[in-house]
Amino acid sequence: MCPRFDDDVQSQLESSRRRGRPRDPELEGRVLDAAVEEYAERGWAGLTMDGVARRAGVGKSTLYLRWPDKGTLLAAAVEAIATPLAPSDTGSLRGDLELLARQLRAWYADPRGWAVTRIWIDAASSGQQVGHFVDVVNNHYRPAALALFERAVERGEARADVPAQLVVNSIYGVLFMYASMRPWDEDAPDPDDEGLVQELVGFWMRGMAPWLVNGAEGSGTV
Amino acid sequence: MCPRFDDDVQSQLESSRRRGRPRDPELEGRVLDAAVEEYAERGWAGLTMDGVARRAGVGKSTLYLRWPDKGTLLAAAVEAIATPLAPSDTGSLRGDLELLARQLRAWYADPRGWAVTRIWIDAASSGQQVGHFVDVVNNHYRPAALALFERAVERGEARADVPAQLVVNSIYGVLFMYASMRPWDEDAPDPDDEGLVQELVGFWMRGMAPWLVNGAEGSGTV
Amino acid sequence: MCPRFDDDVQSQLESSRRRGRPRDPELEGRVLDAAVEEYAERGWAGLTMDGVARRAGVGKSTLYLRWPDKGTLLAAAVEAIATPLAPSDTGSLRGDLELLARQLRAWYADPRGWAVTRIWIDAASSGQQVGHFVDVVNNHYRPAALALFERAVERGEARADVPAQLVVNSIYGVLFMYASMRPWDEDAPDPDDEGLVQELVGFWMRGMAPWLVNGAEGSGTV
Amino acid sequence: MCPRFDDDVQSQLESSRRRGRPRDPELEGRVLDAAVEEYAERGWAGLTMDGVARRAGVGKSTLYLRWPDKGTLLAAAVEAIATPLAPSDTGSLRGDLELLARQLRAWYADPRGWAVTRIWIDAASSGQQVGHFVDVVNNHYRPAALALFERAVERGEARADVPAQLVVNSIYGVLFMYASMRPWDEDAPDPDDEGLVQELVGFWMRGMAPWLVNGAEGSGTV
DNA sequence: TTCTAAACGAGACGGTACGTCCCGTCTTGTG
DNA sequence: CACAAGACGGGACGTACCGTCTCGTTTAGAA
Repeated sequence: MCPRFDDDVQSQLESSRRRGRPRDPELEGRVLDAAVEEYAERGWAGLTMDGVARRAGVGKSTLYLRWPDKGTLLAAAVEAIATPLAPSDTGSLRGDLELLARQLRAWYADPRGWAVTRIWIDAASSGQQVGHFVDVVNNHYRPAALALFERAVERGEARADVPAQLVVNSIYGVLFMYASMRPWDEDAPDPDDEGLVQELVGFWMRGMAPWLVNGAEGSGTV
Repeated sequence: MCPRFDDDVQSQLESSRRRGRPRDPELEGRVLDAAVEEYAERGWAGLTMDGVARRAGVGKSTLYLRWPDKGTLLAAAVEAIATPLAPSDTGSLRGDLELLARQLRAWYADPRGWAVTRIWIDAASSGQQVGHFVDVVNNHYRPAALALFERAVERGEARADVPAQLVVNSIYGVLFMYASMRPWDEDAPDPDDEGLVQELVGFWMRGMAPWLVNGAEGSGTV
Repeated sequence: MCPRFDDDVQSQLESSRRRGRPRDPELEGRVLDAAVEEYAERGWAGLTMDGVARRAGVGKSTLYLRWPDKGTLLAAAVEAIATPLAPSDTGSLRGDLELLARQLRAWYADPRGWAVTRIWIDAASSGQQVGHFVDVVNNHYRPAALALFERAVERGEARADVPAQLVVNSIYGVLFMYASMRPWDEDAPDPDDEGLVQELVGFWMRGMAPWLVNGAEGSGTV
Repeated sequence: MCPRFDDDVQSQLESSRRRGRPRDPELEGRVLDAAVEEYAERGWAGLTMDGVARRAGVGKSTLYLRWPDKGTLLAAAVEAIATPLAPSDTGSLRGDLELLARQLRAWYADPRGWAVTRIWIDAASSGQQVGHFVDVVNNHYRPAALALFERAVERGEARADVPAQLVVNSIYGVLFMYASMRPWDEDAPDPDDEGLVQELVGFWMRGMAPWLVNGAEGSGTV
């Protein structure tokens, strides 16, 4: 039904080119851009397949030829948008964590970042067609965060059995909470506040102190 | 237009009973339950006013007589469902945190709890008519969690300036992450696992060690 | 599914008025008129449900609430349009036949008349949902034609066993042939030609001479 | 654009064979058969170019290479199907008429024959691109029927000025009426009934008695 | 008791978007 | 060049819901 997801790379290469008119390669980008623009302008409720088609200069049938429904189209658009977080090596675990925290709060502050999160939640709870979308999140975001700990182990800052998953979930989770409260709760701390970042990183470092080689980090004053 | 919101309590009491047939007192509960059940089963896209009306055995006009639109109805339903988590006093901060973590994972495992979370995300990202809905979450959940820290301060376990907000957000956030991954990531740790709870509580306790009166908790072995 | 056809008169009278908002009584006429106008302007290929809805100032759902599809709607429109042929009593069988022939060719010349015929043919060959439409043709047109012979029998012009069905079919059939050829075959006789009418009536009268009381009609000169 | 209609015979013969791959000669027949079969099964609304292409095992572009649109394809198919009725000489006008009537009712009973009739009606009412299609009907059917009268004149059975057109139209028309009623009107006479054929032929013979040389046919008993 | 006002069920209504289907055009690769 | 395959822009189809409306019915206090 949807060749896009069924085709294996093998068959594509095997027969050189499939018969019939090939798909317009630049069309997908045009549509995905149009979808994101429409979403940005009108929100989810105002996102219309006809609207996307019109903006992209495309027939509605072409949309449904490539994406089975509106949700999938938006997911694909979001996936195309979602550049993975890949905090560069700052030379220390603490520095890497600070960088990740700042990138993450920037990501959540971006409407597109929120859109990704929201679709991900919806997918998770609907339990349908999640397989593919889960990979997006898992493959794009998690490895980048885990790599940070691998570097720390290599550096000799942390023991190999550091509970990276737990810490990564804590990082994503707490920043998600701050971000979700921020838009409307005036009393909530501003995640842009550098002080908050420091506070958080300190909290995480102390939390995983037992696995850190230099145990001095984990205790003492704030 | 919508008596529910326009009427002041005064007039209700003053004239004892307004003329005409009084509102069916149990109808509201029936409708709200039906709304949450429909949402849990079908998601936001599949949530239908006709469906809610049918499930509740109610006319559609009655729905619109009480709630101006679908979003408002769902918000009211969530508010009614969202019973605050109020972990009882176990006698120690560590015990209270363990209890909160267990309650929280049970809440996320419950379809209704998860539904509340989804709606909250949706509301946060749509950025519309959230004002009222925010209060639901903030007023119902946060105080209960913060109370836990107040008790700890009273007991003398923690200093008064313990960053309760930060810890509470960490707790909610990390458990939310585990819950959202669980349905489809087979490798994800089971949040029902008591070991995970212990690990998490340890992580948190160490993280806030500087504010704990008995510093021994914060460092040392896992 | 379609109350319009399922309801028996009984239940309508029995419960006085069905529950819920009653159907707008003048809406049907508005829609049917709009359908015929659109058909007249744009032809079958250009007849659009949205177009009909817009012209009638009606929602598309209302159209589908009353008529299951485009064909049925047009059939209903045509039925509403199709005033039965009821040639008045001219005092003689020959006169009645002449009048019927003239009315019939006028009917076929009218686009609405053709539309009726065409839909009837389509219905006959598709073999679906014909039951109702057949009644339209059979009950509205045939009796009127047969009544003509009943009058002749009463007058004593014809014997009671005159093969009225055969003659009626001949009349409708031959005029249908002339009409169907006329638009594009320039050589075809003009059915408006009074001479043709006379020729035809003569042909029929002679054909049924054996059943006519005054046998002189049936033979002799043209 | 469409070689089939633009090419003159000259160029085809002149260059013996045009360059490139020659047209598959049996392809046209396969497509035309497929078109009529599809039409017979599904009707005009259900007749699909893709469907015809699939059934004929042919690419859609090939269809449009030979026929400019759906209507033209169907017309061509009908023309190919419509083998002229050519009742053989039975030796008498009465015998020829009986044979014609029997052939005609068989033709109408055949789904393909009925399909031709439907298409003809549709074409007549749409009033578009009929010019060519009219020739199909007029040239294929009418001459065959009129030849019957020419033979009668040659035999000396009928005068040369017999209104053959009128009688032919009567024959086609009345049998068409019987055929169109048959599928659903249980009370309608069965056109397979030999008695009906006799009755009809008698009716026609009496009708044209004035032009018959032996006037005895035209009057008397049934 | 009778009257009146409101709540309630049912469901018709105008509107809008959905996802499907088909047309006629186009762009490929293969014979 | 003909042909099969099939992507493409366009547009109508019939379905499903939204939020509004108009009914007839029910339930109570007010007259």
